[in-house]
Amino acid sequence: MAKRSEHSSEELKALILNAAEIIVSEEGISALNVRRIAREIGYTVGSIYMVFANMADLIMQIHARTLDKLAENLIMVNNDNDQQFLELWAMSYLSYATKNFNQWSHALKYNLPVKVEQETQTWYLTKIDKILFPVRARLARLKPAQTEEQIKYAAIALSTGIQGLCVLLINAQSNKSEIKEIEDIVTLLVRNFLRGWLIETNK
Amino acid sequence: MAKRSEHSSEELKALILNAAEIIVSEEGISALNVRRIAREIGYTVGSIYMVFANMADLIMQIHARTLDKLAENLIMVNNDNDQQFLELWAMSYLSYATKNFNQWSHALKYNLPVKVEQETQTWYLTKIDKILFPVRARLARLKPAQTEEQIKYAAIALSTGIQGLCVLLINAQSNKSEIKEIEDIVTLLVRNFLRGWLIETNK
DNA sequence: ACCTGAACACCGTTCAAGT
DNA sequence: ACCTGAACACCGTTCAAGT
Repeated sequence: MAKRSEHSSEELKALILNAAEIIVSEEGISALNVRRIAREIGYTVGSIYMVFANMADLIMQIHARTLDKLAENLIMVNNDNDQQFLELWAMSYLSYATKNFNQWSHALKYNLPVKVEQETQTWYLTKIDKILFPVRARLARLKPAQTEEQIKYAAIALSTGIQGLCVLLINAQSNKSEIKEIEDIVTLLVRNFLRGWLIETNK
Repeated sequence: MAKRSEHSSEELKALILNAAEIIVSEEGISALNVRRIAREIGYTVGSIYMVFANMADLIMQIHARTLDKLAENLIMVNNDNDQQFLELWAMSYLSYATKNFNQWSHALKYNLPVKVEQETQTWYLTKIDKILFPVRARLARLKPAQTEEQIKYAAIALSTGIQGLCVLLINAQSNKSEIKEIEDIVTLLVRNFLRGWLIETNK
C-alpha cells in the first residue's frame, strides 16, 4: 500500500497545504484535522508528520500563504493621490477579507499559538510588516514633518482599526447589512481619521 | 461518593463558572476542559452537564460575565466634555482588556460558535449594544444634525477601531512596547477620528 | 433527584513494522 | 527511504447504574 516516493517531499507538502486550505476555506478551521487531510490526499496520518512538525506548524504555513496572497492583492492598489490610495487600500483589504474570511480571520489574529518557535514569530511579523508598508509610506508622504515613530503609530492605529472593523462587519454581515454598508463604514473610519490626523497642528 | 444536593443547581452553576473563569484567566482558554473543571470543584464530569448544555454553552456564559463586568467598568467613566469622555472611555476599555486579556479577547471576538442558539445570539448582541451605548450617546450629542444611522456607523467605526487596536497592541506588548505607548496609539485613533468626524462639513 | 464514572466517538502524535 | 496504521493519551458527551 506504500507509495514509495510517488511524490517528492515538496510535492507532498504542497498537496497537504492545498487540501487543508480548501477544507478551511469551505468549512472553517474547526473542520480541519489530520485524519481528514490524510484521507483527502490519499495518504495516512503518519505521512503528514513527515513534512510538518505538528498541526500548529501546518496551520501557520496556511497563514503564511494567506498573508502572502493578501500582500499580492494589496500591491495592485495604485493611486497617485495618497488619501485616495489609502481608501482604496482599505477597500482592497476588505475585499480580500470578505472573499477569504475563513483563512484571513485566523491568519490576522496576531494571536500566535504559544507552541510556535521564535523563527516562526519572526517571519510572521515580517509578512505583516510587508502588508502594512504601503500604508506607512503614504502616511509619511502626507505628513513629512512627522518622525518615523509617529508614522508607525498612525499606521498601526489606522490599519488595525480597519482590521477590527472588517472582523466585526463581515461577521455581522449574515444578519442583513449589505456589502455596501460595510464599505461605507470602513471608508468613514479611514477618511475621518486621515482628516483629523492631517489637520492636527502640533503635538 | 455522591453529594446529594450539597449545592443547589444555581450554586453548582456558580461554582463551575468561577472555577472555569480562574482557569481561563490564569492559563488561557486552551487550558479549559470539563475534566479539569470537575476536578477543581470536586464533582465529576456528568454534573457539569446537569447545569450546562455543553462546553460551548459554558464558555458563552463566561463571556456573558465578562461583557457584564466590562460594562460595569465602563459605566464608571464620567466627564461632561464629550470628546474627553470618549478618550477616557477608550482608556477604560483598554485597561479592562489588558487586565482581563484571556477572557476579554475571546468574549469580544464577535465570532460566535455556530452551535449557539438564536436566543444566545440575541442576549450576546444586547450586551455588546449596552457596552457601546455611551459611545453612541456622546457622538449624537457632539453632532446633533446626524441621522441615527450615521451615529450608529460612527460608533461602530470608532469602537471596533479601538477594539482592533487593543487586540493587536496587547498581544504585541510582550515584545517591548510599554503600556504608555499603547495608550498613546489608542488615543491617537480616538482623537484624530473625532477631529476628522467633527470637522466634516457634509456628506 | 442528584450524581457517578465507565463507555463512546472523536482528537493529535508517535513509532515499530512493513515495503 | 518512504510510508503505514495500530497504539497512546487526550478530548467532549452520554447514560445506565448507584445512593
